[in-house]
Amino acid sequence: MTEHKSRGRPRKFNREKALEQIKDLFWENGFSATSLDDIAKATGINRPSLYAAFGNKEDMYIASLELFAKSMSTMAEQSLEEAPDLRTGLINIFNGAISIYTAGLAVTEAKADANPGCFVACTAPAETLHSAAIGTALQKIISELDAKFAVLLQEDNRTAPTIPEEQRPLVGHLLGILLNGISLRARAGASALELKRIAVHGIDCLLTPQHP
Amino acid sequence: MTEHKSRGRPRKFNREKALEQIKDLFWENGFSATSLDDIAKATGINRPSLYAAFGNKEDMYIASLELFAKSMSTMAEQSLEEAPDLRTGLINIFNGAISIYTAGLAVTEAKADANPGCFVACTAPAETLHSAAIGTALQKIISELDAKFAVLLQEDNRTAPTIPEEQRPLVGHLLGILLNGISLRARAGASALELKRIAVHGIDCLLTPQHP
DNA sequence: TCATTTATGTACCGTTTCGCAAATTAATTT
DNA sequence: AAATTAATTTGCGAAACGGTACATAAATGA
Repeated sequence: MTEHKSRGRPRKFNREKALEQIKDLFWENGFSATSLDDIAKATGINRPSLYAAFGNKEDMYIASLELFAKSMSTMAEQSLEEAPDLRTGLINIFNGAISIYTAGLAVTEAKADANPGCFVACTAPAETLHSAAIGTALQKIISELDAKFAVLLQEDNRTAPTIPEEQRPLVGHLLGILLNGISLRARAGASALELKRIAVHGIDCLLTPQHP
Repeated sequence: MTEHKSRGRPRKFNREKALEQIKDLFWENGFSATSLDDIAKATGINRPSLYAAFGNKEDMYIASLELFAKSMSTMAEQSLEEAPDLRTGLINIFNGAISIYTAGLAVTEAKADANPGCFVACTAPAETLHSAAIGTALQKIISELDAKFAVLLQEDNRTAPTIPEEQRPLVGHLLGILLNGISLRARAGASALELKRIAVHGIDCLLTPQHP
């Protein structure tokens, strides 16, 4: 359905599909350990075409980060629609995330048993000190994650005893921290079942109001 | 004071000091983005001598991980000795960790303002899917961290209303997750003050018993 | 003194890295 | 059909990569 009124030679590959493959490659090996030759081989696109379509390696990586964050965000919104209250909504989000964190990556058959964890939290931090662009991208994605949790607490009118209003941003950060920490454990080998138990207990702790 | 009854030519450098420098380099740029030339230049040791003393690059990295984990562990034990109760002990540990996570790395003057975060949690996960040795090293360090928190909860007889016994391993995991998540936020640019506030609230949430 | 042992310094190996220049191919526009 | 526009292919290139051979230097043991 892609109408190409463009003048010259049409592109041989699907840009979105290629970016999806690139994201999976970076997800598996991180930024520095993934070469452009790896990407070219996996996508079937030569390096010059990759440069023309996506820019340099850093651009490809940051675009992959944002694609991943966006897909996780839509997954979270879908998890919320089905939930009757805040608690089960959060549990749905965490369960959905954990399922992704503990699913085999399609790109490499040999490592299908290893957990990929969160693409952002597990591969971006290593690069922040020598790539300012990746650093700001990470910062942005994380702050948006925390903010979304805080807004969720703010907007919730379904549960009777919610968290005190002044604590909500703080608890938003803590929910983001919980999610990132869980994703790290996933990449380190923890099972989905174990992580889901941990998530439920963590959510319950965070939703319990603190008196002082 | 190092008595060298060893036969051949004595070593020109201090092995522990060199490993400390190697650790700081890996801490800054991660495993893949740190070259042996970088290490040779920073330590003043030639590559053949590095290989003779530490093995290959992966060996150096894993030794650095373990050195870091050990130093964090001793820091934690010192933080506990000064604490009158469990809660302040945990707060001391987290404050000590946050101070390290938000301190400038000595090795590169130019990046003195950037936060290094946790060496293990911020650089090792990126490598786990293509280096099994790094994966198991990460797994071991994380499980030991969680277990230490769980033992801490188990052994604590100072506080009156503690956590139910069957929940203690779970809360141990959650404390480890909290610490790792905080270190990620540090590397992403969060301030020490902000993180310490988050840590206190997180600890209070986790120390509040859950009824079901 | 001389053999032995260990560390160091230089120099190099083959491979891989990112990025690009030039030529080719395939489409649209006139 | 000719001109134009854009994507692909090939292949280059200079640098960096991890790792090692080899000769030299500095200690000990006999």
